[in-house]
Amino acid sequence: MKGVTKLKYKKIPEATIRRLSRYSRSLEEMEGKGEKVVSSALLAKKCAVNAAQVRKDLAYFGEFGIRGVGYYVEDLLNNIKKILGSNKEWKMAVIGIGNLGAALLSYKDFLKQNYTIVAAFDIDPPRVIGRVSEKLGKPAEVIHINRIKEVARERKIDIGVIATPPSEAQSVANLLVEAGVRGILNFAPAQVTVPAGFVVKDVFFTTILDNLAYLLSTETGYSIDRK
Amino acid sequence: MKGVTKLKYKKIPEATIRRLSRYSRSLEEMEGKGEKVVSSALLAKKCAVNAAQVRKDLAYFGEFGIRGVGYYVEDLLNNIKKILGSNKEWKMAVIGIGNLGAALLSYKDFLKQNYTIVAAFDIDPPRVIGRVSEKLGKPAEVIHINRIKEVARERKIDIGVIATPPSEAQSVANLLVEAGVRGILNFAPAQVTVPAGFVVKDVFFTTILDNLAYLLSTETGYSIDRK
DNA sequence: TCAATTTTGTGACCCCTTTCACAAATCCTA
DNA sequence: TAGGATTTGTGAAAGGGGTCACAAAATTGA
Repeated sequence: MKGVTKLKYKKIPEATIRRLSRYSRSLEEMEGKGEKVVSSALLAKKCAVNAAQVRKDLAYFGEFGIRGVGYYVEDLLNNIKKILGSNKEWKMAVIGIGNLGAALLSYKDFLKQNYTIVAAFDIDPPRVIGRVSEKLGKPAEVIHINRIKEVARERKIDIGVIATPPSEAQSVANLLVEAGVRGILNFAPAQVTVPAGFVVKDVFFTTILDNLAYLLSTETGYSIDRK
Repeated sequence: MKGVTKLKYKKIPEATIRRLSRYSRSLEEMEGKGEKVVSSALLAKKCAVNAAQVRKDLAYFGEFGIRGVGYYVEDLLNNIKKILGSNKEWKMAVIGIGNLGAALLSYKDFLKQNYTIVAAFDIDPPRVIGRVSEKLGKPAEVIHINRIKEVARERKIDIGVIATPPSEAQSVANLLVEAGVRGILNFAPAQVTVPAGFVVKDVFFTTILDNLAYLLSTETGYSIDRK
């Protein structure tokens, strides 16, 4: 068994993956500036982490640097993208076109290019189409949730974005699972569980704000969050 | 020195604060259902964590339970809110009214009641007012960024939400610091640094999506994120 | 009142992540 | 070609957070 597939030998910390994403962003910036080589020390500084941390993170996946030199920006960036899977095109669907869902649709061009929203679902399309069209500036297509299985297959949806009220989150997740959508980004502040093989990531604005509020309430002062 | 101020003796893990926010949400639900008492085991189950974890988290701040009984829902909820600072009214300002900023404004009623958006800033208000009004359905007030210092003081703004392009993030952060706004919620995918006494929390959609993509790319399968 | 039951609070252990420190590898210059 | 400088990759140490297991405290029922 050669070192073909990563992650068979060690489990990669979530934190490492988060940092890789950060490195990726920094590297893109550097690449844009035409910089060819970067040291772990410089990359670390740009990302506000420890230099050894940078090297350890990368070491999980291979040897990408040259001793005495550093890392080739372009090469490292490509490798990180390969690791993260962000070289692939990911197709998303937003479910629940209320304020949040509509906001996400209009925000879509802010997302990195390899993530695209290819469908919008709601339980009552006629009711919400006006709102979305207003935002998008054209007659919008909002599909009834009961067609999600068929549409998910047709459009090869990878990620479902739950933007419904919390009470509906679990049943929407169930539909996504049934439809074979393996990734779920959950904006509804509710516990969602899925079977093995599926992945849920929560984005709870209230939790983030509560965190901020806590830090502001304490006299602790200085804190830059890197989560 | 009595046990007046928390956190003088131990540093509280970020993860603990995140979980407190989660407990808070569960407790609110229980309170709504009229439940009077809850055990660490039940609360843990609702929040998908270990029961000992719940007790440890709470133990950082005091003794809120009764052995052999459990925790009084209302009492515990109040205590957690006090700890998090989420019993206070927090006033926010959104800076940068592009797609994202406008989306956040229209999303504002989704936020928990104790967080309210009280101002919107942009470098070119006339240009963006149309867009915001369209979303909010009324003539919107967007203030020029150069008035932020004065307005922040008048309206007692606690938290600044950076929704500008990444290139402007740091300079907006500098303005917020100057204006004495201690909390920053940063949606712009860029490194932002602030002096001691100020707090930055990042919300990078690309990082979250990269994480999801990574998990989907690996054969690891099962994973429910609790970050 | 006392024994059985429940459930908290917490010390001790364990594991994982981060940091440190240095050998190994490469470059550069003379 | 050799010596000095730089920077990676990594074993070892340190630090932190999570889990376990149990004593302490409260309740219940006889």
